[in-house]
Amino acid sequence: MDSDSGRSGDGDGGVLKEEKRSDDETHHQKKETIVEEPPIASTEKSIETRPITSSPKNAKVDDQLETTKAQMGEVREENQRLKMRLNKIMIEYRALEMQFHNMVKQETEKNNVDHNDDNNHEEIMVESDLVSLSLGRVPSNNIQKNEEKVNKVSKLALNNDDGEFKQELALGLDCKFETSKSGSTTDGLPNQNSSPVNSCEVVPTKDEETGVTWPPSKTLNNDKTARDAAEDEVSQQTPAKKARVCVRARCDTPTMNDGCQWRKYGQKIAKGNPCPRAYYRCTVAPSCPVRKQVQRCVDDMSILITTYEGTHNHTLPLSATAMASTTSAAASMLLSGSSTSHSGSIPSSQTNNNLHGLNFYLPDGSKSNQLYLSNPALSSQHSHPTITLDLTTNQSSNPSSSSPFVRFNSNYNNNSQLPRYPSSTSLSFSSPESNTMHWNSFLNYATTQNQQPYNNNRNPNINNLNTLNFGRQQNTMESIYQTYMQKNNGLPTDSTITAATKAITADPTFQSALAAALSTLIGNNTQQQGNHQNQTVGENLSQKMKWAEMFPVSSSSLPSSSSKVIGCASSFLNKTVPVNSQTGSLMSLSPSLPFATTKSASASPPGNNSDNSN
DNA sequence: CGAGTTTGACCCGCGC
DNA sequence: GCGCGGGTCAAACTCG
Repeated sequence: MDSDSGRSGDGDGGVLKEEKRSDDETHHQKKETIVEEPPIASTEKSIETRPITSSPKNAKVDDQLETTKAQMGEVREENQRLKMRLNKIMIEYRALEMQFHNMVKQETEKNNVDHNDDNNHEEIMVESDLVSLSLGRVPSNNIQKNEEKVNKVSKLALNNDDGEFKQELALGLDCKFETSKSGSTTDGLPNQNSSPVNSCEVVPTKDEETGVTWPPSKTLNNDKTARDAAEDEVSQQTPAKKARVCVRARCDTPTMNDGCQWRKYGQKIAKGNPCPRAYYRCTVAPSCPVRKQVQRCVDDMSILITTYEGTHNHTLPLSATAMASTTSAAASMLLSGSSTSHSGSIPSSQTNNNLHGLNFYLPDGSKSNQLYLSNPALSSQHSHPTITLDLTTNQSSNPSSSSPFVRFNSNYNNNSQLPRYPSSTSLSFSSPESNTMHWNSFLNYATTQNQQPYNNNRNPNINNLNTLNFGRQQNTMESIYQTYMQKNNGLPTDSTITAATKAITADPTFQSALAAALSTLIGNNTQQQGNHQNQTVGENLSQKMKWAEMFPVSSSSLPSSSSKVIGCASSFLNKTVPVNSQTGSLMSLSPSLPFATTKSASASPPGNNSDNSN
């Protein structure tokens, strides 16, 4: 598996380190750029000192000089910004550290006082929570070890000035939590040990997700019916608590055409929604465990909510691979991302930075507490970790200027204090402050990168393009930082959420999916460009290097040739890539295909492709 | 006639 | 323990 290959080597810690490294590299590169530029500048200056002639050649040189100067200035500014950011991160990190220590202290005291004897289980849970704030991977059956881990983590954090490390810690939180839970419920999972560095060695998560290490004896019920046995069989491929990928899209047709064949096996009127919920089962393969639920949004009947559950255990039609890989990757990311969720106290400025320019926000800031996400396995059996891809925003109102942005909602119902259907913890590829660059815009940019330079835009953020901004402008970071500082004063802010989103999006699977989506476009574009490819090799290489920076894990999967891309492409891009349907990993590249109904009406009624164009 | 849909019944987990 | 609600089953029905 892609994600495993990326994770198993280093674990999340490794990933984060890699991320950090890439960050540092980015920083370093900028410095290098600065270092490298003076000679150029000096050369230009030497040219400048020459008598200016009116020849076109000199005019060209002058233009170059001006351009170079401007670029130098931009790079210097960027360097200054990075320095400022680093300082802020340091400050934020220290504040967080203090908060964390206080929390640990308070909770420990509280537990010692309130839960001496009779609430051992609860104590363990609380400890798990606490430990989850430090690092995952330590079985909860040893609280002392957990506390040691906390201390260890704290020390590690103390020894690391980079706020990224804080993020690393955070990324390991729920993984640990999950492991603890798993250990408590299943007497330990065989794979739960991992290298100490791998804060997000999500093997337990992965095992849960794939069900590989869940022998039937470990399932809850002993009285197995044939149906249960089937469920067990299913559980061999899907997690005990299957992750769900919810796709919200405006769709006039009863179902969304995702290219797969579905058979409706039930319909139910769900409470609170007059629209019936339809249950579909994948019929491509008889034993395919994938199911989906289709329901209209109660608030907006034009929005079709399609929830996918499970992973296909068969090869998919080309038209279905995009959605399948997207959902698979999203689900995989979600479960592994559950291990990356954290207390959400990550400096927001990092978000801007470490999300590789991705901009995320949570519409429901009031629910930021949900970012204390823990293992979905802790949740009730009916609660499923859900990731929502929201394709509805700004789609219908202004199609010309808007494009669907992808919102990731991560639902964890494990918190008993939360409502049964808590508002989602949402991640969105869009900035509320600036819609300057939407998802499609970015993708368009990505696809056009090989065609033409973005020289029409002198915006540093774009000129420096390799820093790809998803609808975020530079100054936004400042405001978020301020909000974060407010949080440090006790007020939860969006920075909490963005921090968690960072953790999730830092997950290699997510990155893989994202990179796949992007590289799919690039790949397709490259294919389409054909002859232009050779002309833009340098650009491609440069871009790929940047991709590698931006998606450290997935970038390793990025092929050297644009003709192959990762298969986790989003279906919403109308690009399909054959994938191993179970892993969502790339197998080969196929021409882009729109979602095509294979035959069954259940697959989707004709005209559903409008979903994608919405 | 086979595949898919409809729909009431049933199962199961959760909260009170 | 009971009711509620989500999810699934399966017989009846529809359609090509």
